[in-house]
Amino acid sequence: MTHPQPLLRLLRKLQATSELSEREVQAVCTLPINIRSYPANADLLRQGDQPTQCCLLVEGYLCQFKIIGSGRRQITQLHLPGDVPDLQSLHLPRIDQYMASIGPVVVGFIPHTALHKLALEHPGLTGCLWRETLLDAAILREWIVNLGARDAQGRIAHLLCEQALRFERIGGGGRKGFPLYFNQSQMAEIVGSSVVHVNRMLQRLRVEQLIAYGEPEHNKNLRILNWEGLEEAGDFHEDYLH
Amino acid sequence: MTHPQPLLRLLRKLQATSELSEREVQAVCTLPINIRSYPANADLLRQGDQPTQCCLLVEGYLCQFKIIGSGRRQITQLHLPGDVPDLQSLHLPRIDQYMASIGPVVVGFIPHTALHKLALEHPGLTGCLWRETLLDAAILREWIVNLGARDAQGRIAHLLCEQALRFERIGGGGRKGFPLYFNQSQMAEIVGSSVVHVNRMLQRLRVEQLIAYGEPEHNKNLRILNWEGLEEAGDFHEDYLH
DNA sequence: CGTGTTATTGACCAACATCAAACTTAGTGG
DNA sequence: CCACTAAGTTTGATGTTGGTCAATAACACG
Repeated sequence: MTHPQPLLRLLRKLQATSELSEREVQAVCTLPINIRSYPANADLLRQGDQPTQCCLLVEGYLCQFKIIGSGRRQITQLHLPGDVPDLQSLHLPRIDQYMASIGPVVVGFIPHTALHKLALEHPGLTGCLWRETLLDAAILREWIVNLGARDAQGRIAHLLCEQALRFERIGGGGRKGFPLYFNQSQMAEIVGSSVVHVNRMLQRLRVEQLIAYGEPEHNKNLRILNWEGLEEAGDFHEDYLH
Repeated sequence: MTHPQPLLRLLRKLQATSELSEREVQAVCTLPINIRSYPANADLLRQGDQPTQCCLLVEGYLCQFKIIGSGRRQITQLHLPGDVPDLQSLHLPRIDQYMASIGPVVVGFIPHTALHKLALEHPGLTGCLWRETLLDAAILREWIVNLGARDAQGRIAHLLCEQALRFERIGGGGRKGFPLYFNQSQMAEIVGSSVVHVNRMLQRLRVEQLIAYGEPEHNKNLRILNWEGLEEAGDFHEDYLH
């Protein structure tokens, strides 16, 4: 009821990169979908799961991560509304990482069978969905560069730039700022460093007048005070977001 | 002439994960392909390129990398014979990283048009190729974990385990060892640390009797003396390789 | 107004980078 | 076959980044 047409989110995303025919639009909008809500920090998928459906994020935020032997968590992907985080499960049956909510979420499950049928009947849509997984991969590559080649401050600046532009696409944020939906401890699990250090680097970005955060009057959004400066600090180039 | 049927490499790879019909096998084997050789350290693709063909690696080794503002290089992917490193260009026209040879290579170029036609006429093969890009993405995710959560020794051990198993699949190596086709400076660009430190960590792995390398009598292959030990040192779990 | 979570601070220490040099190996041309 | 060169590997010394531990402060929520 609060989500009259969750599939519109998916449709809009696909249309962002390709023209869809009337027939294809119809096919997407009539996909069977099963809406569900989860509280914060709920595991939606675990390593080894073999789901028979894909998950469309409708409201809220999801992350995917792995846990290594030492118990340390590394977040590998972040997802905003409209994403299908586990689209890969269509062709790789066994899940190799956790998927969990950050804050409360609303998701819609779409059966694999329906998606396979869609792909078979609409080859154009197959390419569209394939492209979505390739866009994810482009972000993964950039994260590798971020973790491997930049220092902590640069990693954080880069992450903030990326999130800003991803919000710009779906609305709700942009180069001026966006809702900071993860906390500093989660940010540390993204950029591969310690909470303490993340905190210090954020403060540095703040002293350098690049960002502002934690302001009750701005509803705790992260504000970007100097976009070009933040880009430079994070050596950020948006081309990888295609 | 020295490569009577380069497409067989691709075929064998696709068949490793899915049954192909006689018709599909025929379709793959009759793909148009244009063989070319390159010397060591040749750039096959640069950021911003918009290729009209995909590249099948027939002989030798390729890597993909990005260069950041400071001039530092970060290798994002490694490719062995049989891989199609730029399969993504089928749906993401603009290349966002460099692709270069490590040592001399032989590659075969397959036009996008032919691959699109193949996908249209053989939906099963579309899924097959899609899966290949998803397998790459699974490795990317694990590299993120490697860079973000493990220390230098662990990162190197993990990398060696991964390469061993990738060689095991295509032949030419395995859990006992494999050809060490990258040097320590390139290894540093993979694991995101300095050459000096890579060197010291390799020595540590050697003292711990996990590996041996640089032995002329073994043709400079990397030898793995203790597979379980190396797995443990790198916190390696092969499931992500599917 | 407690109580648990998150943010912040300081002190100390380990991992790793950087620099510079020596050494080893492989390849090249005479 | 040897001298020469370039590339790669190894070593030592030194400095910096960022981790860990522990305590305090600021919020958020019931």
